[in-house]
Amino acid sequence: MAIMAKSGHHGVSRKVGYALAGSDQPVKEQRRTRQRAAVDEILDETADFISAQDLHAALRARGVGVGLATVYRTLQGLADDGRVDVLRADGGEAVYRRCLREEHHHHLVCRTCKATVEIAGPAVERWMKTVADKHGYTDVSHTIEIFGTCPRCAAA
Amino acid sequence: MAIMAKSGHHGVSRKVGYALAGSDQPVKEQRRTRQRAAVDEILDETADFISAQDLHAALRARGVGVGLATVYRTLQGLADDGRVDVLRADGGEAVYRRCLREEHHHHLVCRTCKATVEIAGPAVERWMKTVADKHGYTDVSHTIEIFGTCPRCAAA
DNA sequence: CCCGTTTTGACAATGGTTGTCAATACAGAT
DNA sequence: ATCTGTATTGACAACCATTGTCAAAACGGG
Repeated sequence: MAIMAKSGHHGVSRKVGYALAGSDQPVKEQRRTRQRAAVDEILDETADFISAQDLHAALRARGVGVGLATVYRTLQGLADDGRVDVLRADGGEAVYRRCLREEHHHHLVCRTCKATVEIAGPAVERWMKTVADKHGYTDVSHTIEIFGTCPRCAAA
Repeated sequence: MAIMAKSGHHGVSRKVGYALAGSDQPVKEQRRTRQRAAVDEILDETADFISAQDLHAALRARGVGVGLATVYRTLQGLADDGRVDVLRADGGEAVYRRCLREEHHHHLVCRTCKATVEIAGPAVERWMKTVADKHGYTDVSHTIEIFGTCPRCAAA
């Protein structure tokens, strides 16, 4: 999967962030504009997560003129509508990817070398739901982060 | 100074990103200084994740003078040494927390009013451990945050 | 085609984080 | 305890992603 940092605008290498788009509110974007269509197009053609800046650059490289602020606004709107997943790359910049309603997973990350293992935990998902229900909470979403030292680093 | 649920999570769910400390070199901090000790102290007394800015403010409030840049550098050093866990809060700011081996409670937070319910989940703790073991990861720690709409807000 | 409303874009403003560099505080040796 | 080479500090500027502003332009229903 690898989202890991592209451009390290910040010196030391930092880590990956993970987050899902969520919620379910109806629509928000109301008008179909050339700019929004353009952003959508790039998103369609891009499998990986892409930052607003990079998306903007991609548009520009393609000869399509769209203001940077507009790209930000569009992406944000899509995120609020749950149409794109958002996560934070190393430097803390937000990166977006068209939402693949696939089942989500969590990560077990090595504190030292950043080696990551994807984890699916249906049991946990269920437990969460149970807990939420017990307290009357609805519309639940969650985040799980597991830190550890991978076997290789533990050996060293 | 609770970080996680703080700002953000307005209406539509945004998310929290996570990130881990990295690097691989042995130790890095070489000298023990008044400033580093102070940062360490705050970290010891703070159970939740705290941002560099907030930590700096805490020091100042305590009458301990430490430069903001120093706080950043110290925290970064600790992160590189794997002595603190780092993750990204909503706004993209980095938040740090002394790495704990065991964690005992999690939070079920209302997206709207921030009402929080503390949750103990021995079953999940066990599951985490199992997963970590299966992949050979040791010295594991984790964070779980559950977001939802509390019954009162759901009614409104 | 008209018109009220939404969107856009260029640019200023924010805010977290890192870079700079002279002054200062460590720690080991003397 | 004093000396001294070097790691560290701090004040402040520099960066950079992101958001706010607001007049001008684009939508789209009537």
